[in-house]
Amino acid sequence: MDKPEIPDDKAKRRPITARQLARMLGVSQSAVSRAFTPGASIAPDLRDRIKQFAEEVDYHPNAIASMLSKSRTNIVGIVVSDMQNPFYPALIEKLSRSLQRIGLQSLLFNITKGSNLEEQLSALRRYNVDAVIIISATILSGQTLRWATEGRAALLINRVVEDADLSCVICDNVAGSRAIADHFYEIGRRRVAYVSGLSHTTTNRERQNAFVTRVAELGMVLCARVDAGEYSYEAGRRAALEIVDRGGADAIFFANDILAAGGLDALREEAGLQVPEDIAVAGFDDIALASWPHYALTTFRQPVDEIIAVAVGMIEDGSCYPGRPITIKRLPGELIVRSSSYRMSDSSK
Amino acid sequence: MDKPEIPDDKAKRRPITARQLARMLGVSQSAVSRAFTPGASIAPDLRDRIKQFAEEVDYHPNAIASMLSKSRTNIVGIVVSDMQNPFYPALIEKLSRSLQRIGLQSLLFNITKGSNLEEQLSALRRYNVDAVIIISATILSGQTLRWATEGRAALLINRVVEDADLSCVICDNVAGSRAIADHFYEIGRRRVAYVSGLSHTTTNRERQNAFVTRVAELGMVLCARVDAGEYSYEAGRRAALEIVDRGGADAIFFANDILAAGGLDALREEAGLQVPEDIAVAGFDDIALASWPHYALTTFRQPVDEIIAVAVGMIEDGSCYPGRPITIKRLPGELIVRSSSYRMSDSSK
DNA sequence: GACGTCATTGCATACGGATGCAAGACAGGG
DNA sequence: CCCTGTCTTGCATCCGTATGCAATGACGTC
Repeated sequence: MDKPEIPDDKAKRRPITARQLARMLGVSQSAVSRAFTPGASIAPDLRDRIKQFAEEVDYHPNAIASMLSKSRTNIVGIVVSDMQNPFYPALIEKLSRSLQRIGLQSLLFNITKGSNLEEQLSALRRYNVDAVIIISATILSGQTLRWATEGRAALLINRVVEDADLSCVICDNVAGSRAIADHFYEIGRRRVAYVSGLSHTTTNRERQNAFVTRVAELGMVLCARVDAGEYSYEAGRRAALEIVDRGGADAIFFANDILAAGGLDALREEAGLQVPEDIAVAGFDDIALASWPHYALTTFRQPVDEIIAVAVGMIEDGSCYPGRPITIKRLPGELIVRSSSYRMSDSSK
Repeated sequence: MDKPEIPDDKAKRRPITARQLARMLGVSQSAVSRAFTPGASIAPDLRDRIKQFAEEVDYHPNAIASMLSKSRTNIVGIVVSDMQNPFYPALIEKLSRSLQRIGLQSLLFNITKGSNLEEQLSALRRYNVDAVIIISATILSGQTLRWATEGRAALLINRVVEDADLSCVICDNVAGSRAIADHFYEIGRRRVAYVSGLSHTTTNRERQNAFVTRVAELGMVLCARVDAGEYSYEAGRRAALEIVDRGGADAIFFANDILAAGGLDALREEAGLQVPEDIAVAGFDDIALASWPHYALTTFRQPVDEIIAVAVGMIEDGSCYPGRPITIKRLPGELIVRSSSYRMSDSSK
């Protein structure tokens, strides 16, 4: 553990410090600090002189030292666990970009089911991140979450954890699932099925309950409800085949797009069914793949940009800092009808 | 910019420090520091006593302060730009996991084509990351790279930049592309086409040159070479249709799997061709989608785990620190034959 | 019993920048 | 010309941990 990982060759010269810069310029270190602090009390021409000279000698303020004295890191910890579903990488990418835009860096915490969470999350505390954004609450208990985020801004995206007193930003799963049910009804389907991913996640529970309820309200028959066990293509495939085996369904709502993709392929290529003629398929999320012509997946689009905007906004304005009342933002999504459920009767070109 | 982002409510009590802990325990702050430093000179029972008490009062060493005094952050900057291709999120996830396993955190730098790179990358220097792993060299010049990584360990994954004096770990694109060419030859194809993503990237150049060269060696005809302009499904789709328009090809090698997926769907569903009977398709990477039954994509599998292992190893043993001779590791991949190019003549079940 | 060795421990200071406070500079008003 | 208020600037200290060095004590040896 104590290898000479950093070779102390001649090449190991430290970067220039504010003090050195100050001495060279005949000013105080405070002046240098102020030159790089927006809004600090310093004469404009002095600031310019310092900044210009800094450029010449390639001085960059040391962020670590700044963190220490300001007790502010400008780092947001992003806790993720399930990167199989393309929805999350896409979300994370946009999120980190938005954070960067307001001067925040993203420190990735990739938690694994197997290993000990405490140890992984203790880094969250030691690194003194300003805020924590949890994108995967799948395997985190409210207690763990409370501990990990204690004393700092925290915020869940796309998950709700009841006993954790955390604010969250989430797509309106209920409206989405009801919209799918309504859509199935409108296109004449009456015998529907639901495929869940991980049945205990809040997203799944919300989607499932809302869908099942609406299906009943509309007088449709729920002829199958399959728990795929995970959010993957393969799981969707198996679930679809199981539903076909049981027979009778004329529409399937998959808890997310990646499941739906697997299901769709299985229905067409393994079960030999026509989609949407024999059976309609819908997913949730509207990931990139959903718009590919091959899938043309009817789905409920999560308002990713809005989710991110709201989340970043909450971090920026401090409304998710401890002590503030927690808020749960449910953002509306949009039903996207494609030919996996309903083929427009237009020219087939 | 100076909003009271961190509310200084009563809730804002600072966490306990090593000094406080020390005072409570009647020992010196050094002792506390040593208790948490593996290999430090301290009596085992004192260490235990301190650690136990620390647990009781919920003391966690402040990593920021530690970074400052050790000039070591245990943070690796990961520079990425193109997250459209699922290959990269998958890579990043595994990479960050591996880094975490040896106590390194991943700070994400998501660079965007449009905005000014200098500003984005200056964070790399200010944050004093111990090492930089660049997964996207697409839009970075050697000069920029040299500047951004100056004085710290740096390493390119899946890219080579000639004028940057950086070590890199990369899949053997040449062997891979030759293997694809050989495979096309073996299955009887003689009129092949190549589809590039971004033509100026080194991966593309390597793959293209190797493929074209091998095609010539084998006496096959290269009847089309299309630059798709980006690595996307849609680009692959367009490229495939263009090749069909020109006519004559009986096999297409796409520079990566996501292009191939788009191409494959277009060939089957828009051009009405049989794959692989009329035209064989191959990609590169072996992303998850390639193994989906619908695509069953013949591809050259990048040895992702090995790439990561080697990269992490180089960071761990310091062999990519400045001053060390740069090394270029080319790791062998594996040709994966699936039915997009060659259908096993087995029972169709 | 004296001395060398080694393991522990504390002291003091370094790491690089931020900031409260006071001093100096300067302008305007009386 | 003095007084007061505003703007700049430097000084000193702080942020929390790491670590070289010296001091202390324990132990073994001859």
